[in-house]
Amino acid sequence: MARSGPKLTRIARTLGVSAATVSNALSGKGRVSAEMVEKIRATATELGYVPSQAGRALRTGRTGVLGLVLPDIANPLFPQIAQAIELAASSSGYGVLIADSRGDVSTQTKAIERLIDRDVDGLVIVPRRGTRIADVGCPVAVIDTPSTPGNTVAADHWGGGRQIAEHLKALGHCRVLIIGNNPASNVQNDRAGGIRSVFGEGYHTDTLWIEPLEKLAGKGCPLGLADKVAEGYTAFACISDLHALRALTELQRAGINVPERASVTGFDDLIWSPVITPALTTARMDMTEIAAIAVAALVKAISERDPSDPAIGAPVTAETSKVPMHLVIRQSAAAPPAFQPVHTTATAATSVTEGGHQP
Amino acid sequence: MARSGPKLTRIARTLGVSAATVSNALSGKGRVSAEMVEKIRATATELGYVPSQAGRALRTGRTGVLGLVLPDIANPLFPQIAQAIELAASSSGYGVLIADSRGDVSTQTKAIERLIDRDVDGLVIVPRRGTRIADVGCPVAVIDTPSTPGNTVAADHWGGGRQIAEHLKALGHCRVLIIGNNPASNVQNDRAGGIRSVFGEGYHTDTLWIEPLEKLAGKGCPLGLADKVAEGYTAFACISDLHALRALTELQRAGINVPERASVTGFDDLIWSPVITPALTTARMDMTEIAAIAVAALVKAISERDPSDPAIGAPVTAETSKVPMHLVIRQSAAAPPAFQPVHTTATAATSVTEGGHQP
DNA sequence: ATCGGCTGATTAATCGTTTAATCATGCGAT
DNA sequence: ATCGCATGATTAAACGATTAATCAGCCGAT
Repeated sequence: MARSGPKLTRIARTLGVSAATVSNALSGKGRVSAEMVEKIRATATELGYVPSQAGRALRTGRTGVLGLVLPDIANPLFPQIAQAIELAASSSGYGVLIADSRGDVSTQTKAIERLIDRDVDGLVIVPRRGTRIADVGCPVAVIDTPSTPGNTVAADHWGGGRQIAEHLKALGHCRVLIIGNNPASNVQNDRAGGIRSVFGEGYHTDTLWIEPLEKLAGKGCPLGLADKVAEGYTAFACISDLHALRALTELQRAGINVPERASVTGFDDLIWSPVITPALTTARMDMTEIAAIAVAALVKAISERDPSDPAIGAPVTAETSKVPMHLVIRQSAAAPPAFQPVHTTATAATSVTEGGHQP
Repeated sequence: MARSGPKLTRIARTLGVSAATVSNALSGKGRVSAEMVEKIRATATELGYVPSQAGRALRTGRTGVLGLVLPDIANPLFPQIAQAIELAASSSGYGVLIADSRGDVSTQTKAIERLIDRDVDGLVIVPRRGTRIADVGCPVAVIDTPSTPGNTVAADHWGGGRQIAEHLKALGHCRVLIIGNNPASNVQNDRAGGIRSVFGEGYHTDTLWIEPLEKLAGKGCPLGLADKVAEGYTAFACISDLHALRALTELQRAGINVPERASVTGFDDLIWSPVITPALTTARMDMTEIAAIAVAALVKAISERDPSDPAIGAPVTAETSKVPMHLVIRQSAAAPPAFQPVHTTATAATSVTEGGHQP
């Protein structure tokens, strides 16, 4: 845009020095006397000097912009992620360019290309369900899950699953149903795996994947949770707060009180989780931390990189690649009903009290 | 970034012409013979030429980047907005730089400055609760609500309110409680106003603002909706699906079936609305349309602008500034109970019916 | 034959910053 | 006195695209 502000030469002229000296003083690179540096700094701030990114970019080959690729932008986590990344990036002096790829893989590739064409210095990618990131021409930070090869940094989803499960176990639950969306997602698998790993001998878990179910029964179909309660399940450990919400409302609608008759837990601490009734017990990622690590790794890779090299785009690595999740205990999970159904078949179905439910 | 691709001069050298000719041919500006244009186009695509934004920006003063400012980034609408703006912008050849301002007004100002410093060509701002946008140095498109002075384009929130209200009225509701967050928001006020305008003589509406209530009773406090039902309210028209969700779960938890005993409606058709039970009846904005108009207006203003002028930043205007909302009818709103409770105290709590409900 | 006008291309300057190379100067050591 | 050296600053060349100004032909008209 029309840089209304003063340029380097303006400052130089004001002080009667050369532009190079000003540049050196401001960047602290060349040899400039301390007093000169002081004077230049002063007039620079006084005049409100802001360096032209365009000029700098042209010369250095660095734009100071990172690209953020969220393949599944409808994801309710998006605000959290975008906010965290933007904060981390701007703290490091970077801007964030977003690209959307409406779930589609080919659109994702095109979106990435658009960012590359805009000369981003690096890319933060939250891949869609185990998508392998093609070799792009710049450093890439991948935020997926620690078990994914090529992952840069992510929440400890497995550990989060364990925390949720430990909580449910301590409350006395023995039969828990895990509810996820799609087993092809690494994140979802890790969360589910973490949960399962806690319930060993004498416990029972099963997993309900929504997407395959909806393929048959249609979008937004009932999950049949009242039947599951009748079968003796006392807890529903959902892989995302979105599923938890779906489960919770379905149970409530069927007249099954949460958490008295059935417990529900989620993941991610999404926006609505604290304000619904009962408020959701969930496991939260430390997005701020994750974003900070991802951006730091990216910035390091960028600064170490020779701007004119053959440009390989392997994912960057960070010192810490696994950030613990935090258990947020609210009201949606409690001890199971005192009269605990046997671990066998469904005779408990009779005890379904009032409340309409249609399969 | 290291532009690995070929530069203008590379193409020029390949064809034995000057760089200027190549530039002219590609932009269609100077005088170049038709056949030359053809040849240049061909080799350009063949070599995979992508112009350097930095070089172009430096010369033209245009970066081809728009800034998107979402003052309340935690807003669950964010994905919709960001997606729509990004789509519209990239269709016009623009990139989208995001800036967050965690609700804080001073942070918002700083965020805008950061974008300006990065030489964005224009700004799309979804202002926080009636914030007045200070004069920035570039064209600005404001997406708020049609009644706000300086608004560029927005959904017809008032009209959306009317649609919701007409729907409830047609179903037979006479006493409806409007639930909003904060009356300082122009959007919320318009939605509420639209609803009220439909219920005239013989009807009753009241409004519950959550934020003031939470100031007293704490975050996530109960809204006391069971009492409202006892008072004879049969419908809860929420200003956002987030509030609708809160209302719905609170009612369900109190054993009040939705929609048999009380109807609940929302706004925005947020991610969870179709999948909860009962699915939410709501009014949706046409974000794609709104974004398209906003970006088009911005692009027009940018192209008409002299990049070196004194740069005033008054909001741009569009031909259409009001985009109709769409009513999405699902299951959360139905006819009120036949036996309408008297407008007095709470004895109705006993008459919990039972049984399924099929629309 | 010369000039004017048109076409299609080239030259060269410019945007603002960085940075390698160069230069002037003063000072201590031989 | 001179050489070497460190210091503090300047020069000038890039980066890649755009664009005003210029130029070489060529054709038709005076």
